[in-house]
Amino acid sequence: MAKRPRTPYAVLGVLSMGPQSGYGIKRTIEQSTAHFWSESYGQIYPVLHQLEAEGLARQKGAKRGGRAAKIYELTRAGRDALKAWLRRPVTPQPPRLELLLKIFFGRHDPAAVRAHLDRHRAQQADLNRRYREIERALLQDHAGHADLPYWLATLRYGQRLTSATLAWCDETVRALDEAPPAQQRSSTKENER
Amino acid sequence: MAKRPRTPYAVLGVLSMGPQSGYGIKRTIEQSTAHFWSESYGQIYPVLHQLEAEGLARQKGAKRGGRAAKIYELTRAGRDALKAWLRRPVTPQPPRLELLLKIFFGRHDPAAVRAHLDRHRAQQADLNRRYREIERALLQDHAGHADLPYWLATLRYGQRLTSATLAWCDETVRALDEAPPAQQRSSTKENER
DNA sequence: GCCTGCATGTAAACGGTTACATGATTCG
DNA sequence: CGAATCATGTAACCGTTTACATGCAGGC
Repeated sequence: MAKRPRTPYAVLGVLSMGPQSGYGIKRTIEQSTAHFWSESYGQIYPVLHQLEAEGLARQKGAKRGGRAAKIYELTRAGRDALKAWLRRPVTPQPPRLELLLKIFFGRHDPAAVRAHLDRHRAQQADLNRRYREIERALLQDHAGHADLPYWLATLRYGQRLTSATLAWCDETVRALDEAPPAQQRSSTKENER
Repeated sequence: MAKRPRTPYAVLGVLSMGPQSGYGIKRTIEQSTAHFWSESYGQIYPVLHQLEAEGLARQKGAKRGGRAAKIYELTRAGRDALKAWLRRPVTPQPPRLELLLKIFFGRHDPAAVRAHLDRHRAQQADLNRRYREIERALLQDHAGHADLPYWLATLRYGQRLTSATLAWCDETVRALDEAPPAQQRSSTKENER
């Protein structure tokens, strides 16, 4: 069971918001879904050709302003493919969180753990602030937009997660401060050497 | 700037808990870090050879019971490499969350969004329950273990995150129920056709 | 005799990022 | 004229997963 690519659907999705060039698709993704989805040109351009070959998108003409841009739009089949994907259940992918891996083995260097926690807290606080700004901008510029409730939902996800992470950082710093710092005997088997 | 592999450090880390075979390393990872880190045999065995070639791990002998197992242990250099990695700051990798991508484009099928939310909620509730069990087992079997505070920290991370996700699911279901369901005019440019 | 668990390993495919090559237009 | 921006595209590389091949030992 091979993992199948989701990039085509991301592209289809952006195209469903209106005709776009490959370059524009990249820009749109960067400006809207960046905190939970990103794509590179190395993916977008080949996928665009592939989508065209499959009849899911077609070239609509070119636009000027800088180099000539190929503008793509969804076909009927493309819209159907997007909707079919939208209904398909998501298979959860176990993440790989290097931070947690370092903390898991953190007993070898408690000071390093503390540094990771501090850095992570700062990063997440930053992210949280950025989310708040995005929220303000979204509410202001797109009030009444039919997509807004869905866009807001993804934003709230980020907010909930960063807030929880902040609380976790604080809790963990506290817990590790209180925990007996020196070496203790293992209550299980003695594996250390 | 190429992304450098972290698998060697995961292996080094497991080895720091005691000598292991490749098979055992896989089992250990599955039983302890599975919810934030996983490895496949296709990674572990080559990495073990590579680690040996670099002098970071060495074969300690073989064990019987089924097929003969090659037991590896850390060298002094291996322990140093692990500690150096432990201190290195984590570069945050933007995740790819298919769920959020589907919700972002969810206006095309509000019912599908609701289904995703329900499924996700159930999965996260399940995970949360599993975490609680793990916590009980950890507290019981490893009380006083020097690694325990760090292991618990990674567990709390999972608990905080699933709890936040649960709250987000509920909030989002509510918000989308209340939001005007029918099509509305866009307050920005009219991109729909 | 067969299944299960323990165990090692490799080849191929795959998704994805990075780096590079190229080129047109507009503006200071 | 040069820089920035808009724009398309590809080749190489990389980490990772999946599938497959192989084989020993113990218990039913």
